[in-house]
Amino acid sequence: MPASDPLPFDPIERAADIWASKIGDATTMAATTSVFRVQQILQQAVDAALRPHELTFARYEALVLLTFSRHGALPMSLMGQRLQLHPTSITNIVDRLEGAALVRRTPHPTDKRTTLVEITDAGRARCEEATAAVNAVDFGLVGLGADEARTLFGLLARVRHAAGDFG
Amino acid sequence: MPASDPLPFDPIERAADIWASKIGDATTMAATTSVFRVQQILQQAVDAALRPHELTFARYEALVLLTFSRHGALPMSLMGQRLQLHPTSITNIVDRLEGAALVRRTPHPTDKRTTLVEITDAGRARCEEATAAVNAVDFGLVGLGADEARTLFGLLARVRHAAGDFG
DNA sequence: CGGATCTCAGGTCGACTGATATAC
DNA sequence: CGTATATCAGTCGACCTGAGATCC
Repeated sequence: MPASDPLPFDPIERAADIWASKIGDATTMAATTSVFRVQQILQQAVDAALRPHELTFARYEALVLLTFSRHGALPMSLMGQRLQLHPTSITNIVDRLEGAALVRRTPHPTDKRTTLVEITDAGRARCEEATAAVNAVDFGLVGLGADEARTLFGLLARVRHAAGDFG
Repeated sequence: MPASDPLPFDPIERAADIWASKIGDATTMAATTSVFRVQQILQQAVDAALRPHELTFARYEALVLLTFSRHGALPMSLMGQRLQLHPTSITNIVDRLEGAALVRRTPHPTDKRTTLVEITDAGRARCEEATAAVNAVDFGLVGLGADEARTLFGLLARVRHAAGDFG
């Protein structure tokens, strides 16, 4: 296992202490670095849970979005907006999902520019399995109670809003 | 700019609402998804601020770590522990920094297995420029006051601790 | 010897740029 | 016409696996 032994101290807190003594206020730096590290922790946990189901988190999110839609089908551009992904990333993700027969491309009935992505029965089944898997590990979010998780969501929502994600 | 217009609603909150009505408690899912999205926002902001200085955030972090060390030099393995990076990632990062003459590899005086990474004068200068740049954009962490940023750090520290990052 | 340290080859993944065909 | 949609080609950064050389 390349997962090295845990440090006896918090490396981010230590960096923040030195930063505060040499540069100035370290609050923002510590928070940002923590987001990066926690993202990595969560990503690894979620990807590990999804690997047996041959899904990455990005592809899983796309599947979930489709199951949430009224007719199990959405235009690619709309998926890009909701998942906040680059158009070429959507193309790539749909390519992989279609290759696994979890999704199929169908023409849009009226607008011939757009292609609809429709989830298949196999896609719905895979999505259910995958949801059970990520729920079983609590999306990797360990150490927080429900209230704390809600607080975390609220704080991050403020950042997303201020950054212009939604209005 | 491929940065699409902001949605009129919070896409994560909407997904959480549907999740709650179809699957169950959505607290963890919403928090985890938010971490992913905010990480992306911060990464883009920080990388944009560092691009004129020809640094990525990972390489910048490595530089900062070296300036914080007593003699401006650290073993690669220790850098890996502190920055929580894979050995091959350290090799890659040091390769790039060394290619830009911001860092140099030197042999360890007693242990011939380990190689020390020493920051150069150019590296120190570049690090100062870069620090000014990321500070100028507050590391991309918009929308939060100092108290809120501290709360965020505290919550994320609990996750990192529970995940075994430090003890 | 076992274990640590570093490197290389090769692969995956997502993000991006730039260009293109097609359709509104 | 200009705009929108999706795709393709190619680059990049970060991460990982597996293998190997070197040294403690």
